Amino acid sequence: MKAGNPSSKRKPQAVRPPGRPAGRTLRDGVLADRETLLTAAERLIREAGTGVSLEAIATEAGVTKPILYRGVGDRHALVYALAERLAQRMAVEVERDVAAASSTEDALRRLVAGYLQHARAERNLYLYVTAGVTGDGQLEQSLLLADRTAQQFAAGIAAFRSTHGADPEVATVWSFGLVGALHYVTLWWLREETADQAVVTEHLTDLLWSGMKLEPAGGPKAD
Amino acid sequence: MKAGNPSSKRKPQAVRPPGRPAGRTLRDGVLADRETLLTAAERLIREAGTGVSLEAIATEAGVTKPILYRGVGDRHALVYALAERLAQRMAVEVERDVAAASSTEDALRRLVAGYLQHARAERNLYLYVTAGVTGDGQLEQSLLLADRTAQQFAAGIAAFRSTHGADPEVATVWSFGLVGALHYVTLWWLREETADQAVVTEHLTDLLWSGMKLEPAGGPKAD
DNA sequence: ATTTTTAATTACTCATGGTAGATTCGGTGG
DNA sequence: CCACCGAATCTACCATGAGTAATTAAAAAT
Repeated sequence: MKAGNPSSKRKPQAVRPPGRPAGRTLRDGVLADRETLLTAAERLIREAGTGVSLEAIATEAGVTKPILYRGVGDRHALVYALAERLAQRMAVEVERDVAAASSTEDALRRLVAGYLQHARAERNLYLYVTAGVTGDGQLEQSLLLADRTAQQFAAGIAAFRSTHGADPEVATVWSFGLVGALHYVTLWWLREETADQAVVTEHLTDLLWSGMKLEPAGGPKAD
Repeated sequence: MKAGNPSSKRKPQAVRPPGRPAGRTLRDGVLADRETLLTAAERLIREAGTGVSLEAIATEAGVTKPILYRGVGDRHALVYALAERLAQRMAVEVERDVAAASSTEDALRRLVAGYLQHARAERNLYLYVTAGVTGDGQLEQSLLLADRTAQQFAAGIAAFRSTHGADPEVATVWSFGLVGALHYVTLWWLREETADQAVVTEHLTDLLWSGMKLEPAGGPKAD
């Protein structure tokens, strides 16, 4: 049509292949919704590891970078969104297991086991999300998954401890401590392929439950 | 040894005079030893934050990038070296406090308090070192400081628990759990400027000592 | 049918990690 | 004494990736 005359083009040096049209093609932003983009990101990270670029993610989603940016924001926002989704899924699955617990200690054990299990199942995604971002928002980033997870614990712990007269801030501290312990043991466990999950679960549960107390009520059961 | 003479710091100019030299000038790799480079890196990170580039670090040290690479290796190696130094310093200071403890629980409390204290004093450096590196060596990186710190705990815990017949792997798991809890609570505390260090210390100590046990020996002491 | 608006692609800028090639200095042999 | 060679260093470059403009085509409006 009218675009056949490039004489007034301002970029004469940029020659693009004749068969490759620039600009708007089909696919009118219909399947570029946030959910689709995030799902594609998860898919690629799962199979290609944590080193994927935003461009690669966009390509995986069948879109280009600006579309990805419009849909989910910058890298920080992407990691945040993925963290929320992963935390949500983990929470649902873990809570289902925890619901069947026979005691509070058993609930903790199921929580630990479920966390380890899910982290390994989603290894790459878990690492991608917890890796954080080096830079300014780093502090925020590191606490991203922790915040999300800790909120859930906080409510439980607060309720759990409310009958004992503890001040509410203890719930927050304990939540982050719990998440940190879980996370670091998980990282170690993901690295050490040899350690048995059941044993690790038992030890970590033991730590969190009875602490370093010299004389636990029932004696140390880890052996 | 470190007859450091940083007063004669030399900044590379962007433009060089016509007959004037690229290539070798004076300074025959004498003050570009590893220690000097690492110290300069620490200095810059402390004052400029965690977002400093390797080029900036090299400039701070009065050298150029290749010299920095020859001295300490790539970014990964730099972070690793800084982590070791920081962990070493923290360990020394904390252990001095712990040595004066009146009981095992008091030792743990002093450990927690010292960790928090030092982390805040070295805030930027602590964040830089614990941030890790996104990419392939990510898992290694995340566990960097943890490894270093956990080894020290492991020995103590192993000895501590050996009289109770626990298997040795429990020491490792507990170490990483302990470090993870410390780290995440520290991150949270560094973000929340409001929380009082003494209170946080008490809560975290409480968690690690008596765990989530329903009935701690003396009731909750967080008041 | 022509113009305007919208939305997508391309292509760029900028910053940074890492490296190679150019360049000079200091010693050593002729 | 002079030239050359090895060693060490600086400049300049490459590669990659985040983020954003400039460009272009399709769809809606007139």
